[in-house]
Amino acid sequence: MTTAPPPPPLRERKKQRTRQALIDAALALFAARGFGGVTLDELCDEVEVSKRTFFRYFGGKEEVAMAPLHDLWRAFLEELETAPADGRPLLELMEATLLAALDRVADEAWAGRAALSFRLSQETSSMDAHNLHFCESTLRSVVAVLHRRLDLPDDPRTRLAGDLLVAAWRLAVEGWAVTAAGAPSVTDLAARVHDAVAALPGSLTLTARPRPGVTGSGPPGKAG
Amino acid sequence: MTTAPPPPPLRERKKQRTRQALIDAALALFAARGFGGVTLDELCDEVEVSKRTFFRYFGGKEEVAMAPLHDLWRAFLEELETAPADGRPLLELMEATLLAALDRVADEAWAGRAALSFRLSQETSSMDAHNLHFCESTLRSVVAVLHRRLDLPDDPRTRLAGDLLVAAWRLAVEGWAVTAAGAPSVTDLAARVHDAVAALPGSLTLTARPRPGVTGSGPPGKAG
DNA sequence: GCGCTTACGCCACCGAGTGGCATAAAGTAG
DNA sequence: CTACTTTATGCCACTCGGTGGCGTAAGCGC
Repeated sequence: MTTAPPPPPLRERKKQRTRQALIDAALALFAARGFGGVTLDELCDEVEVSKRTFFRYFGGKEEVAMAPLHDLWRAFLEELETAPADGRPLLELMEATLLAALDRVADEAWAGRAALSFRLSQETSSMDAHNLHFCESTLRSVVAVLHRRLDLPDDPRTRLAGDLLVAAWRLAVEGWAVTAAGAPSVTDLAARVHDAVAALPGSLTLTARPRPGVTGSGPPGKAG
Repeated sequence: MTTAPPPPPLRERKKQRTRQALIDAALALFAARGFGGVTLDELCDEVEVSKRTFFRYFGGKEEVAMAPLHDLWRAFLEELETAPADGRPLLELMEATLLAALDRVADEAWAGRAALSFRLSQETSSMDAHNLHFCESTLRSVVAVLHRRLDLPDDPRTRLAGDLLVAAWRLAVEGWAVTAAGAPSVTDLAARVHDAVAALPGSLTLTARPRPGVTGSGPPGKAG
């Protein structure tokens, strides 16, 4: 019987509550006064937790602010373990898996937090750097899983495909986080991810003629 | 007579010497004891410069270590201003421009420093994060220049193409920095960049069958 | 030589992040 | 309910990256 509601070691609940409290408080404070305008001491004071404890939950100031995005990628990695691997192109597989992960972890509250996280990361270089690094390092695990589950050649195209997904993801979220300032919708985000991935082939072959009359450098005088 | 060697404001020379001394000392120290094993005070002491002065040259500890790579991208941006923009695909244009920038800034000494920088960044998350962020932020300028000089649509494919280039670049340097530990050759790097860009289309369509016998979840029990 | 600008050094300070140790709370056995 | 173990937390002191302010010396034009 799975009816026995798994008694999550009462202890563990407090930890998760503390963790979530830190995330929520951090996002609220950062949104109000900016990432750099809030000290860890303030944040810890708000949640009534010692700074020492904060660092037992998060690796740094940036990490707590990026937690929602991190959770999604963790889910992505999990989904990847069980994703059906028929003969689809890798990129398609990864897109579908990402969408599945999104569907699993993303409720309405998540959407709000995630959009806020991303907006914050756009105005805070250390957060953006942290985020990029996290994606890239997660990508390593992704490639590892892929190689374990699939019969892939050793060439670097697998890794490249992962970078493509990350690029599309970032593009999608960037648009989403802006427009979704008021009411971020997970459905909208999913659609944007799909569109961004679909735009990838076109970006490879995109060709443009030089602007009429503009041959070299110099002020372009506001493209008409 | 252009033989009059342009007297660079004697003042400026000292600045550039100090800057380069900081870079060289930093790379040497980091290579010897690791990024985290060297304090700024030590570095400044080595170059006989005050810590205050260090921060007038570099934005942080990571920046001095990534200087060689940064210089290349700065050159890339400059080259992009005058790059011939015939009807080639964007990606091809960017690749050629990157190669041109490489040819301009990269001498033998640069190759050694750059390879060291990149190797360092691979074992130091804060450096890698910084590097990624720098690429991404440079990419913004690249897209801006492209839109100014070329008649490009407003859709996000331009940006995507830039991300593709960055992905290929990172892949190329990654391989190069490892093998070129002893004798990093610029020619080799250029070839790797070309190969990586050439591999992009294939990564889009890369397809793989599931591993024979591995169908879904469950501990793979050490695939053997 | 004499001012003017510019870069530098010094010092004091803030805030992020870490290690060590004592302690209180959760869980376990009697 | 008590006693004992485990583990998360709090507190404290400390290191180090990074910044602001101000005095001063080194270019540099006159």
